Amino acid sequence: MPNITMQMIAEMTGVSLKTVSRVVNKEPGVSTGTREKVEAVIRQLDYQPNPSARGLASARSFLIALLYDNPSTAYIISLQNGALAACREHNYGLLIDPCDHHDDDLVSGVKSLARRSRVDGMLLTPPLCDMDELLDMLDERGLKYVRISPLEHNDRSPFVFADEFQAAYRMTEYLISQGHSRIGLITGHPHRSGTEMRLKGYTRAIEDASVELNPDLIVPGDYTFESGESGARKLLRMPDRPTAIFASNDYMASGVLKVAQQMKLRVPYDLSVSGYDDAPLAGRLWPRLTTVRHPVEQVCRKATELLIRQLKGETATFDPDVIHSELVIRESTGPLVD
Amino acid sequence: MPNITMQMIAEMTGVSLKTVSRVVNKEPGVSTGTREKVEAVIRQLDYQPNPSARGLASARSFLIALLYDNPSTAYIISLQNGALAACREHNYGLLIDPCDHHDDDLVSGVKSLARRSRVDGMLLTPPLCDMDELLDMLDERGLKYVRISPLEHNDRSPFVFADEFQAAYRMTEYLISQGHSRIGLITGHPHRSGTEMRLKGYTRAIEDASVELNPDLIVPGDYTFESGESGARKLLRMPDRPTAIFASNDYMASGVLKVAQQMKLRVPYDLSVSGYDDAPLAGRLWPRLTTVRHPVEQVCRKATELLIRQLKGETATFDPDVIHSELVIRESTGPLVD
DNA sequence: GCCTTCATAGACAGCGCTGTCAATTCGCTA
DNA sequence: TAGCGAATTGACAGCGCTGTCTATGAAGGC
Repeated sequence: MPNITMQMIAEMTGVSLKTVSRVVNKEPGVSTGTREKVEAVIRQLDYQPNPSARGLASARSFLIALLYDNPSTAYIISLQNGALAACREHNYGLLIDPCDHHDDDLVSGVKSLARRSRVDGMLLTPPLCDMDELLDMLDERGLKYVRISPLEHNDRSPFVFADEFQAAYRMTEYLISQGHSRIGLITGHPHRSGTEMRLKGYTRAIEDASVELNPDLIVPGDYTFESGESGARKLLRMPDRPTAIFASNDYMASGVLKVAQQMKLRVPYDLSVSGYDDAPLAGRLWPRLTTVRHPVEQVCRKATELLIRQLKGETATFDPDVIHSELVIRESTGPLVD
Repeated sequence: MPNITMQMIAEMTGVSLKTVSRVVNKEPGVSTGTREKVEAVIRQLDYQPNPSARGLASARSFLIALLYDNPSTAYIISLQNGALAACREHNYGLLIDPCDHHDDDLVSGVKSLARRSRVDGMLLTPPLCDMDELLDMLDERGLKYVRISPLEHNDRSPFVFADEFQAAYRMTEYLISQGHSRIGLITGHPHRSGTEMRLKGYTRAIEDASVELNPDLIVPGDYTFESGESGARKLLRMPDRPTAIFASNDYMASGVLKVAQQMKLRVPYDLSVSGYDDAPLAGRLWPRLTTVRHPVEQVCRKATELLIRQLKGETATFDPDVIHSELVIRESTGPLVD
């Protein structure tokens, strides 16, 4: 069984090769009658165009690359699923590429990937999306890319992000509504996107509620379990210890839970704990974590759609889509009891 | 800056296009002198062959697909990393494809993926690697594939797996060496590979140690956190409860930990708990889990290498590589205390 | 010294599609 | 009814590479 080619479709339909090509690519300039006739034969034979031939003739690969450098497997999988959903819809292939942003050869490595695989565009995730040298190289090579949750929301190139400020604001607001006024915050890694927005959401909510903003209640973390532990120790050893701790991600929150357990504090009676991200872990801990569902998948999907739209030459709507997050209230938080 | 082509290399070197092609593809029949001359120019210009043109001319895509259907993100990432390592080395591209093995259209979905993307081969992971209809379709289409940890170690097609029997045997042996004789086992999902090997490793170790094999101590699980919980409850409510529980994976083990905590059992003093897989979670729980480091990444890497070797027409060594696992002893297990 | 043999190199014809541009047809208008 | 622009359609030349087959030259046998 030889593979089906456009030529075969053309012969069967009685039109030219080029017309079939037009139908397949949904190009304008084909009459409705012809289009339907061709489409019928295509469906009947289940014809699929040959990507190599398409790529060779059109100097495109219909491939995009997803670059990431992140220790969280759940985060990566969410990214991938979002990108894949968009790719499938638009018939693009997705190449994944784990990087190491500490690697001195990162830029040349990505460059070589681009040259080897001939991808049409790239999706850059944190922290790669904030590396200027990398962006410079891509610009220079004329490679299209979309940044996901970059630190700087500048207009150097399109990007997509989630409303982490608002989400952190609402989480803090919720804790306040539960009667808490001494709310500790363990911040995220200083150079990661999100960290600042989450911090700002917290401080703004505190201020808006006219609760006293005590800087001692804000302790630094770096998104690791261990930093959650040490942050919790610092906070819980304070003479006037907080009654709630908002950790900037779920790993740190689970570190808080561990320390609380060791200190015989009952969660949520003695201490409310909330996280951020809604990592799979969050629902498996005991008690289950109150957290923010970070819509990573949707963000990446939007980003991919934006990239593909650009590749197709459609006017890039330079309106950075903001994706909304959702509070997930579980058993690790509760009302203040005296 | 136009792209560099073989033609350009040929002109610069003063040889024919075909000779450059031979050098690039490491084909024989080129004298050392010519080869070096061509290679020098290739390096100098940093020439990269055009995959589309290669693919079109040779009717290959140099792409392989990794199919998976598994809820564990850490597992998937390990698979991907293993496959990527091998792909990078051999200059293949990797397309990932999450599937749903409950989907009635799975086979046609994969078929359509194969036709659309023109991948040269596929990597099948559990449980997809055990779906006969899927294998039938691939055989029919002449698509090469390698199975990863299949249930049946038959010779229908190449496969790679880890020595889970031996690993479970050694874990059980270790628990016995710590003085435990009433060792509960929570088994894995009945239709998953590994489950049976882990069970057999346990029973054989018990028998070999001349400990009485009590069938009541073997309770069914399905690799979920919840099944770990219910399994633990069943075991720990027995009048003569086990002093150690070996859960067939880390999620279930963490369920056991939760129940132990709720029942005020101190781990490992009152109860030793061990898991399997060495999932990231295992090192983050408290106490940290004793477990088996399941070499998923190496297994997938081997599988990918095997697949690529087949695609290159090298005689497929039909020697299913067995990858060895390692015990990771942490704080969740300890000697029996009276 | 002539012919065979092998190792090396090149010529050439596509692979299946798209971009360009020319040809044809159609629907109207005057 | 001829004439004109717009809408359709098709012819053709590659895209950059590989497979096949042929040409060349050197080495070796008689």
